[in-house]
Amino acid sequence: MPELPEVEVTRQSFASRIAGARVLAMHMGKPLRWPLGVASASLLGQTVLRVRRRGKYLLLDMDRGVLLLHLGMSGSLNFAVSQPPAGKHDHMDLVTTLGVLRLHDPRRFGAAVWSAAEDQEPALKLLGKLGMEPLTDGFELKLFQQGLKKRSAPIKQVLLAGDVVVGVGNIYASEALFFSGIRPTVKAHKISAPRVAKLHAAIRQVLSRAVEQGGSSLKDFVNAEGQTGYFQLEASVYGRAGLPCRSCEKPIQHIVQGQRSTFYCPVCQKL
DNA sequence: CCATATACCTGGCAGC
DNA sequence: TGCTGCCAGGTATATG
Repeated sequence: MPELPEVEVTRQSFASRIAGARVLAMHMGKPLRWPLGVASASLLGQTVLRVRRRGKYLLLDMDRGVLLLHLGMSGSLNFAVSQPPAGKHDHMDLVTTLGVLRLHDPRRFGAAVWSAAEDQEPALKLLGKLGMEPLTDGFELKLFQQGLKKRSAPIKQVLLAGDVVVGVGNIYASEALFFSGIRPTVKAHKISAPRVAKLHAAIRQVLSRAVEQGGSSLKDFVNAEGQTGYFQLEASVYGRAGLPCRSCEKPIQHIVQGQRSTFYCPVCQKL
């Protein structure tokens, strides 16, 4: 379900409400992508200090470690004072003094993983190779240029890989490349400096706008308050194969790169 | 080191 | 109505 904006909107929707909560119980359902890694009982009595985000991971800082949550392709979180009985696709309940944080994830590509510290295993393995955060000052143009210079893979796939910049998923990759006029198939290191600058700005703009709009792109996105119905940001190219480009009217093209769908305008995205 | 393919799992939808 | 095949927001891991 989520690219960076959806994860960030989810974080914002419950971070302040869960802060200070003490864990009363932890229930795990069907297996997720990885096991929790500790007995769920070991979380009892710990306090949720705050909720951060790194890439598409959410980090719940607690007294004796950090609980990493990932929403995979189909996950969503809900935080409420009480929850109805767990349904078929509810695979984690973190019961606290302030409410129950529930992970709903039909495809179970998501995960809840305990780590004693962010710089120890297993957190280190999951977070250690992540690229720059696109919505922070650390996302410097110069560093972005250096990152792309080392890569000969198509730019679309380099963006998705997440080791140069995090958070750009399959939808926003196509969108950002459209706004910067770059063809998704171009090798990353062959993009001119001015184009890289455009892409850098486009990534920030597309992601931050989506965050402002409450997590735009996904049909069935809900934040942790259960609010849906945002969905205001219309895609420029994603999912629009054959439809007229919003800028030049020519039909949007659909191709497959690394087993993922890519959409672009053959006229507006020359190189 | 880098690029690419594979695997994980379920549900929705188009087509017959 | 029901079946089949294809598609879907991610990413660690294996393979070349």
